[in-house]
Amino acid sequence: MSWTISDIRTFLAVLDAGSISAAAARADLSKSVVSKRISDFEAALGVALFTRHAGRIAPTDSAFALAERLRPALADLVAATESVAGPEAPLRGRLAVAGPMSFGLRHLGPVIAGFARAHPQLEVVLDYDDQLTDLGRSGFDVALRIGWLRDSSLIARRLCEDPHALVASPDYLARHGPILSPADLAGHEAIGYLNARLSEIWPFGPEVAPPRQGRITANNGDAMRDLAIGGLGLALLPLFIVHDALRDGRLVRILPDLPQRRLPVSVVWPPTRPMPRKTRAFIDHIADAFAEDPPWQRGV
Amino acid sequence: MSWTISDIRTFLAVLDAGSISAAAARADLSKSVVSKRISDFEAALGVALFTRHAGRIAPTDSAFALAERLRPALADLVAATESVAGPEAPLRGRLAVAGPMSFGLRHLGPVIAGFARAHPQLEVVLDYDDQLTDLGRSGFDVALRIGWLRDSSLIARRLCEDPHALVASPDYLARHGPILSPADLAGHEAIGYLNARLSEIWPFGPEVAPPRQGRITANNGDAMRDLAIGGLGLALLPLFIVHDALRDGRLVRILPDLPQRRLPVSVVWPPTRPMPRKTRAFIDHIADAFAEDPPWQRGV
DNA sequence: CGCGCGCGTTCGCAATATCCGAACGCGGCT
DNA sequence: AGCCGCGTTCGGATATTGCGAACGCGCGCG
Repeated sequence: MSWTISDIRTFLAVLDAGSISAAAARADLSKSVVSKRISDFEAALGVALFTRHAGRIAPTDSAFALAERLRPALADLVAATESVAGPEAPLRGRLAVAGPMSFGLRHLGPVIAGFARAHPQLEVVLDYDDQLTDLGRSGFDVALRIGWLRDSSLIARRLCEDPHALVASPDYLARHGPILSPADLAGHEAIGYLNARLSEIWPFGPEVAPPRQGRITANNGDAMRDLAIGGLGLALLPLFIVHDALRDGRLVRILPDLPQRRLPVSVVWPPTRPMPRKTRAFIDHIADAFAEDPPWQRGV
Repeated sequence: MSWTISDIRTFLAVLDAGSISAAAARADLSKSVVSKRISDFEAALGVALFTRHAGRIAPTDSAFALAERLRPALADLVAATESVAGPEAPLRGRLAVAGPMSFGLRHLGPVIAGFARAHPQLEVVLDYDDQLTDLGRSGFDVALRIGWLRDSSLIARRLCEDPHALVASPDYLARHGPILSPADLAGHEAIGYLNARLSEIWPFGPEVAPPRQGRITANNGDAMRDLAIGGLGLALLPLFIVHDALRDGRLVRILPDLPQRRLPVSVVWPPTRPMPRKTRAFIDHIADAFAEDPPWQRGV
């Protein structure tokens, strides 16, 4: 019994998704197909990749070790098959784009729709996930990132800058006291962001101490905005998320004149040589799209 | 339409074999299957890999470029899947062994049969071909080589040494005159070896000039021996090929006391890291098998 | 403590893909 | 001119794949 590319892709998908059911849902396959592919793959390799207990699976150490080698090998294979078409040949294959949820939903849709229309034979996959930290996960070609980059192994191109706003609801300030200077921040709590510590994304410089992180956290910017509107604390959020709430008064800006370092919005990709044509095309496309200031920055 | 591992393997096989019919024969598939896989692969990639004319195919430049990238990528994928089994797991997968035709037929059969019996889940492929020069051709894991190695990118382990004999038939010597000293060689012709120039494998050192290469050449040692027996010239051949013909007088040794550098017999493999377990196991096995002098060297 | 839930596995069945052999057209060789 | 070997195409048989239902398991909740 031998393995197939589908077996490998399915294995990596299950590892990423954490369960057969989730991987099946993502791949639009039935659970039985995914389950069988995993079993067949294990039989072909002669090793258990997952342990089974009470209708749950857990990856083995072998699974992680195998994935570590399969991902680049599969990427090379795919890159090889996609490299062979001439420069004028239509783009084909599969381009996976990752990005933050709120940013993606708001600003990437039309841009990527335009790109997909321009390349009808290219399969485009969007995966919006605020927790995304590892471009090495199976199948991603490019990612959008907000903030200063931690992973220096990736190549980055800055698209624009994203100012943040420290906000609170009027109700919150009425109950907890106004904030008239940076020193006043110490007496307040901020709604936490599950995927990054406040100090990591604090844009006002080290001389302004951030408020302490409160007992409320969320893993999504829109959720944090809603919690802030509900009066549960201060929130440091991208302007594009709070723009409307600021305009209609549900939130107010805290210390709006404080100078800040704007957070960059970048597209990043792994340093594959030669660069796949589809990756080049996408990066050029999105750079063009962001060449002028985004709408949420006009008038602020 | 997407491609499969079978498509890739079939493409590389056709490139190696030079025709769909030959590749089909080698793979024990029908011509129509191989033809369809090539067509499907071309459709999936959106590029022509072969040109067709009057029932013949020829590879395009794209085919060579693609193969150059697919071979290592496929090898990485296979290595990854084979790396995952623990050290005590039975060897599985596919081990391809290349070697010279005559040597392989005579001396490798029992050795490799023993190895195959010890590892019942491992598929073993033997490819005896005197012209084999490129271990990079698809699918070879190890090769046996006779002679000094040209390709320093391979790792070699010497198994034994292989003396050669310069021989001729009594009839040839009766017609062309005896050879009493090295200087007499100049007046004679040697049957050529299609895969190596005589000067490349001449074991008697530069101070002994080889005879000139004649109009008769062959690509196989046994064929050269038979041509020598037929009186068509001198032949420089491994002892294991001419051993029996020397014993029964059909050939006689020329200048048998001339000191020579024995040609090494080595097993070679590419420097893959980590070394596949199957490759390690095979090399150890064949080194053990050749640890004592081979039978054709006893009594000479 | 009992029930409902979500998970993964297995099985039978239908749909799809794969493989084979025959037939055909092409150009080269005798 | 006829034969040969090549690659392509097609219809049919076979094998594989994918699906949904049913089941057993342990966990969490009331």
